[in-house]
Amino acid sequence: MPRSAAATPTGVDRAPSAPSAADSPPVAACSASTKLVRAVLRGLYEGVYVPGQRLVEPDLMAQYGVSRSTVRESIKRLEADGVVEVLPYRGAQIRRLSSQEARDALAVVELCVGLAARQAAERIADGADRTAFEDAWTHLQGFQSADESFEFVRARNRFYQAITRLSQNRELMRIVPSLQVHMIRRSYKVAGPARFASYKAMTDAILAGQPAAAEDAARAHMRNIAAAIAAEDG
Amino acid sequence: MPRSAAATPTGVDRAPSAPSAADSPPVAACSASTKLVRAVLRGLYEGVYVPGQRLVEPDLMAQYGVSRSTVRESIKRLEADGVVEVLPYRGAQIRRLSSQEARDALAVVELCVGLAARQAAERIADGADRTAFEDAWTHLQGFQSADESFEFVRARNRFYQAITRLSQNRELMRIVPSLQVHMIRRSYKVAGPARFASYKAMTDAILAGQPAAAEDAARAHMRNIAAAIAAEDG
DNA sequence: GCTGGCAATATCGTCTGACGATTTCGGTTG
DNA sequence: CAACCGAAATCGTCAGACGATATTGCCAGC
Repeated sequence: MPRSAAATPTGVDRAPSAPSAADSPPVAACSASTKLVRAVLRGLYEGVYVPGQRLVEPDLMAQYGVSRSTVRESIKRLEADGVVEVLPYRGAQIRRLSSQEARDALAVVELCVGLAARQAAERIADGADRTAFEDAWTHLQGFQSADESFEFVRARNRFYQAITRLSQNRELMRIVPSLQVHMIRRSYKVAGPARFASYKAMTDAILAGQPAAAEDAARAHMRNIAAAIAAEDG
Repeated sequence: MPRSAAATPTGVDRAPSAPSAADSPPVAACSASTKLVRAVLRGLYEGVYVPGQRLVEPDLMAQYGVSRSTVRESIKRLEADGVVEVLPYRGAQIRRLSSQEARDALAVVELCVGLAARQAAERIADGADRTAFEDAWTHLQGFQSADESFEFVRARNRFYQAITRLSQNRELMRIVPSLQVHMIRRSYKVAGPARFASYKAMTDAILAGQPAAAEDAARAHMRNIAAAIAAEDG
């Protein structure tokens, strides 16, 4: 038995198989390494990859039918986004977040999303185009009653991305995506209706062009999530 | 004339030669791609690479004597740190920051360093080991009268890194280095003595274990830098 | 003379195969 | 049973190759 079995405290190791190696419609028309990154991310959402699991280059080559160059490039990107951590000569593994690390990450997210919401509201007040953000919000609302799913998480990411874009702060555009990753497998248990009230308060303040209210709403939302995590397994 | 001459608005293109391809004493004992990343960073400090300049893979291979795998891996890391931006089929170039982008970046840095300073002060109050941070501060003070140099910038980075480590917030440890990069070629003109007073206020508050004061001092410092940049070329 | 199209070139994205370095695992020995 | 040692697994890097894409320079036509 090669590189398997209980390499980690939780006994997590390789996945039995790849999750949808060939993605269906919307995930085409981009480079192979990008597709691999998205496939791994999707696998994360779907539970095929769990924290602590190792990503072994030969396995990924076989599962996704790409060369080692592509695999290594994808792993580098996943590392940059904080999805995996790479140890020299020991490969990559899905990053494991302790509840303390999750709270730390949320503290940073709170600041960054708060800033994004504030600046987005400022741009709205300046007369910036609001349609993209409104679309993202409408789309997110479609999942109000649905289960936590890959599609919901994507809608949520797009919602935050729309806020960040609206803020026109390129540094936030660079950083926020790497922060969202931590919210994939956390905050499952946050009450659905209450959460959407939170989103709505944020959205209303931004669209009303009220920077202070938007920042407050965004930060309150993140604090709620942090509190939920702390209550769940802190 | 291949890929040269005025590929960018400022007419910036390839460098004539590499800056110290073989680094002297302290920068050894690590992977080739890490060395290349540091070499490029050093070149940035030294002005060998300037914003907008293209990083062409064959050139880097020749200048640093490494293979394309290593070059590409290094470029990916530089991209993740926001040092270069990569366009599909058009290679990487040193990121060019408009004064607006610099202000945006500083706004994010202000929040993150503020959080780091606050949490660092909390850890000090909890009795955490302060020697590493004190060492970094002592080392930074050695450059109080010196010119802005590569060594000073390194000392400053270590100072911020020490604060971040002290905060024990792993998300900040991950993000702050990628934010520091933007401060390489900015804020040259910030008055030396005033700047050190700023550093001292931050340090004193952290070592005194006063979270609120530490955060305020850190954020005030960053706002001063942002104001200096705005005055310089805003 | 200038503009549009086309071929040549430069560069990138990816693939294949290889070798040494380092870690990890399993069996042997005292 | 612990320490040691060799084999396997895996990673870091190198070399060379091919098609894909962007850029450039040239030529024809207006």
